[in-house]
Amino acid sequence: MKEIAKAYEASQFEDEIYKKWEKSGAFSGGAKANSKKTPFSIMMPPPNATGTLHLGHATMLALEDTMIRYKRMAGFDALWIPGTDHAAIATQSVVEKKLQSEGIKNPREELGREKLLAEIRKFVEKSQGTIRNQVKKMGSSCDWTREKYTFSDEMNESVNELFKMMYDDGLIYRGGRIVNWDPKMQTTVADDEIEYVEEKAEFYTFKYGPFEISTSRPETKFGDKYVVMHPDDKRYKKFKHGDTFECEWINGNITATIIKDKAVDPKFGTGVMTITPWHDLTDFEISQRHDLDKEQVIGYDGKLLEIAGEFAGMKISDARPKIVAKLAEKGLLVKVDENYIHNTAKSYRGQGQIEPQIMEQWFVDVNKKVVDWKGKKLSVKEVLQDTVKTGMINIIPENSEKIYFHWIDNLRDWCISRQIWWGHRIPVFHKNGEMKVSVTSPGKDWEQDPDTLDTWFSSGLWTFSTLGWPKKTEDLMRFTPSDVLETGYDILFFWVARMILMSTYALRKSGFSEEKSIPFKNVYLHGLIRDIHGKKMSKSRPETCIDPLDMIAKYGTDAVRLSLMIGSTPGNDMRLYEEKIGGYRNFVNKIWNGSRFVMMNLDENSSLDPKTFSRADKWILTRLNEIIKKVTKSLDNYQFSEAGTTIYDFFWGDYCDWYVEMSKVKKNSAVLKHVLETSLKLMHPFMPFVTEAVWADLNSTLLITESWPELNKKFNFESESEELERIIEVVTAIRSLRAESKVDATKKIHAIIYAHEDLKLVEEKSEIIKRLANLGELEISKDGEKIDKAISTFVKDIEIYLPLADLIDFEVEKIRIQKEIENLENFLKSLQTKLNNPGFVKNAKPEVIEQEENKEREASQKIEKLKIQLTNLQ
RNA sequence: GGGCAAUUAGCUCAGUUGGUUAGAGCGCCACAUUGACAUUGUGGAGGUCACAAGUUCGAAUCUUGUAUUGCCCACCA
Repeated sequence: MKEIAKAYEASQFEDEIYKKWEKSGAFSGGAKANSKKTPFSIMMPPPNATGTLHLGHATMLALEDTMIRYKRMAGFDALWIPGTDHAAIATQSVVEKKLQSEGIKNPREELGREKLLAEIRKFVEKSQGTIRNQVKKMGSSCDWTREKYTFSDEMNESVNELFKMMYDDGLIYRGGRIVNWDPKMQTTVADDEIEYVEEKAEFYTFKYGPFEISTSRPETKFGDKYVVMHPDDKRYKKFKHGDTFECEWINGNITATIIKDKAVDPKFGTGVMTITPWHDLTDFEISQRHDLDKEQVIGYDGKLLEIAGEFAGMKISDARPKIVAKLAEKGLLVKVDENYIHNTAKSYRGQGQIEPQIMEQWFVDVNKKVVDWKGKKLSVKEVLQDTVKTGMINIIPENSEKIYFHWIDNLRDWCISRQIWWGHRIPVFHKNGEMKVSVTSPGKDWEQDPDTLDTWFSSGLWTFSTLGWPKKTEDLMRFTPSDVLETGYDILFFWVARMILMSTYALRKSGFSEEKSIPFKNVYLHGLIRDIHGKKMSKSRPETCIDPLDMIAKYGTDAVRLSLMIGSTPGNDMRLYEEKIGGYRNFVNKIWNGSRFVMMNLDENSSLDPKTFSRADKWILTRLNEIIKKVTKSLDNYQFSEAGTTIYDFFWGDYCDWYVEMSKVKKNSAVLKHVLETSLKLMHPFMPFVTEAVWADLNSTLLITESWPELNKKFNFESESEELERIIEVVTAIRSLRAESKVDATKKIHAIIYAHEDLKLVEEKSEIIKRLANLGELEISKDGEKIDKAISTFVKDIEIYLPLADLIDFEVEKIRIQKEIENLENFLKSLQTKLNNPGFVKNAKPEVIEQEENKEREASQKIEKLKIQLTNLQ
């Protein structure tokens, strides 16, 4: 006989159970050939191979594992492909910092490309192992035999292949454009990867010929020789477009040209500005429109160039005050506003100050119509819109779709080249000014472009490259499109939209139908996890951070999973705090202890025979059917919080607190076991470890491969349970009465109910009552006599309340019926109004009208019935 | 400036087609506890469902407006 632990120690079970699952092959969905089951697949959003698992990952893993386990039990070939992401900029930045802390001041110069890449590779390999273990810690039932990495050789092949396809289609082009240059990381940064930080800065107004112009960036103004104003601005009517004038400027005289352009806001400042096309997007666009000269002022290293004259070679921060001083000396400084608030652009990754620059970069043209889509040629932008608009892809929560469309409307060409080393190298080769795009190197004397691709370019292929594309593998044919993409709403644009773009383009090109070329059918966006004050958890404030691994060590994986899923609805942020996890740990323990108790009370001879069912048995079985229905429906509708709460309430409130307690008086072992087993199945997707641990003591099979419970029609005893519900109502009334009269006798209320209903049926019970009534006073002082504990407690209450119960019963029933009649009559009235409305009759579908008529009939029948009941009572 | 949301008990949050008396967990108060479980049980207090108007027999739920909070996008020299 095993020693029975008082509490469930998660750490003693979890690793062992995970190994058992892995060994059983349960994770490899659809691995069997010729499977007739319906496929269900999820590609895990790959965590960065840089660090450790955070709460965002934990949430994602918990939700996806719940879906996968549910579908697996429900008879699908459930495939969940795990992987890691090389996260180009983030990883290189981390490793460079690490090397710097080890004394290598400038890793890129000192080590060179190959050696630095080797360092990064070494680092990634190590942290991949860490991530893998942490994913396992969460209980993730993903198929490790199909694990993928965004920077593997196969992935590289897929990326190169796609690049070439897009290039050949003219979708990828090279051009000089304003890009967001990060002088710190020496690379470009995508628009989406920029954060604007509000800063107080000095805002200068200078004299510029006959005008006054304002700027917060005097250091860019050296080359400014165009002065721009709105064409309709009356103040400057006398100046004509194209007019020139001489004026004194920073380094001597210049010739300025007047340009009229609508981009200027006449209400801002003086309504006049000078432009710096090389370092500002708006200015660049103006200069493109009027075909103006563009001059570089700031170098890629963030220092001023020759054009700055005496200031050349200086850093911006050093040069700015000196330039202002010089202009002031010349009498050109009009005023300084020191409280000017403006937004400065910072890199989302490295927090470096962004300096717009014109550079030759690679772009994806989002407006070129090259995709064969439903009989037309569409641009990738149009396909992005169509997939969601037509419901081919369903985004949860629904309102995210609006955000998605809004983003697409503002979408510009996507700059895909990056000047860092860690990442997929652009498959472009150069030889003596010649250029060739090729999947593999065209020859020894060809040199590959030094730039790499934006990490989202390769991540965009994730859903189909993980299945083997461009090879038409069995997996690709079977599992595309995947069923759900589950991720945080913060990367809807970064990633989700790009996957749709890449997948539809690549798979249409490979001959897949429109329906088969989308990356996924559903997108489920979870919210961000915040701390108890609703603040974002950030690494810079470690006290706000909750480490999922610490929590797992302390409370167990199941508790962590539940606390991340319950109370979280799609698209909404959720606050997490340790007490919440502790609460769910208590639930895990409740399952363990409840199950222990049931196991100790099992009777092997008992069988599930409706003839032996007491009312309590019928009630719990009916309830169980309701719960199966509700949990299944919630899971099918991605309502994980709802499903989790439902089963939590049922197991703790109905099963443990009511039914198991009742069974201490009178038990049906078979029902006890049946309900426990079914509950374990229902709970398994949410809390796989504890349910599997308990299951192991009940059965020799593995719970993970058991099938999902179905409704058992034989166990629907609604008419009987209705009666029981009524008794519960009576007892509720007793409770409130007891509170009023302050009778100081509390006992488990379910015992009363049980006795109450059974007293009418079982004569032996009244024997017991009599016996105890003979004792006279039933009030027993705390240190009083010892009487038979097995019966005394509940009988005491019954003795006191039973006479009252009948009275209350009568009154409660009367009020209840009256109220119900009233409600039904109102309901009926509203139905009749609706049915008499000619507009409704004319426009509604016939089946809707029929439905309403049925409702009407049912309601009036019920009213009749209730009225008879009421008369009988009076 | 444009857009998206949120506002329900002291705290954190559910509440999906409008329907009996608005729920849970935590916290608080009282009581119980030789029990499978103090990681427990029972009961209680605590809500003008942000505010206002409207639709309806009936509104936390639908409409409009107001307030507050949060987020996203764009960005002006």
